Amino acid sequence: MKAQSVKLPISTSDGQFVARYTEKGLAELNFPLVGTLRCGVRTSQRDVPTKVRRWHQVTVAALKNILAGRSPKKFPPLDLSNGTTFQRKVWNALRKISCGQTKSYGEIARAIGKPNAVRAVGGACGANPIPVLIPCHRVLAANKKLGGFSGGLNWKRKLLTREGVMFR
DNA sequence: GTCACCTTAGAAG
DNA sequence: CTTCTAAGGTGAC
Repeated sequence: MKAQSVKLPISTSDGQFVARYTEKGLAELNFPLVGTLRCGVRTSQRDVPTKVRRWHQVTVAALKNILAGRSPKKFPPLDLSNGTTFQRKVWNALRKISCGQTKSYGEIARAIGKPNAVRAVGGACGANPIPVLIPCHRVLAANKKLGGFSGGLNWKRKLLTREGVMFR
């Protein structure tokens, strides 16, 4: 039995994001699609449960706030059940980084009690199913270097710049 | 068991 | 300043 999920589009000035919801909440958020990845995305909300539509409204508002460099006042429930225990610890730590602030991978590692798992933290960030809402882009390398970003370094630069963060 | 990673501290040029 | 190495935890195969 596979978990039921619904994909809904989010139009922003940066393109169309896609949110995926399960029975538990927001499970995934994708950057604007480039190719033919839009299969399964609902174009109408007609058959979408009321519960999900309500979450979606919150998600859209939160996403647009962050894209504009502001802190969202409200988050939708997140379904992180597909992540490992370690990954959930990392993602939870990431959510504590507020707008305009940054941390290093090493700081995250220490925050979750695994001071040497710096590289693993990077891996967990890369596996983050909900970029932007879980601010993996606010994590820089130890020497304030940009580091990497699976979703594309251009996004990381753009988001940080809008939040007024300086990096090299 | 192997290998790839969104790392880091330290050594060397 | 720069590039290079080794060590390192976790996850996917």
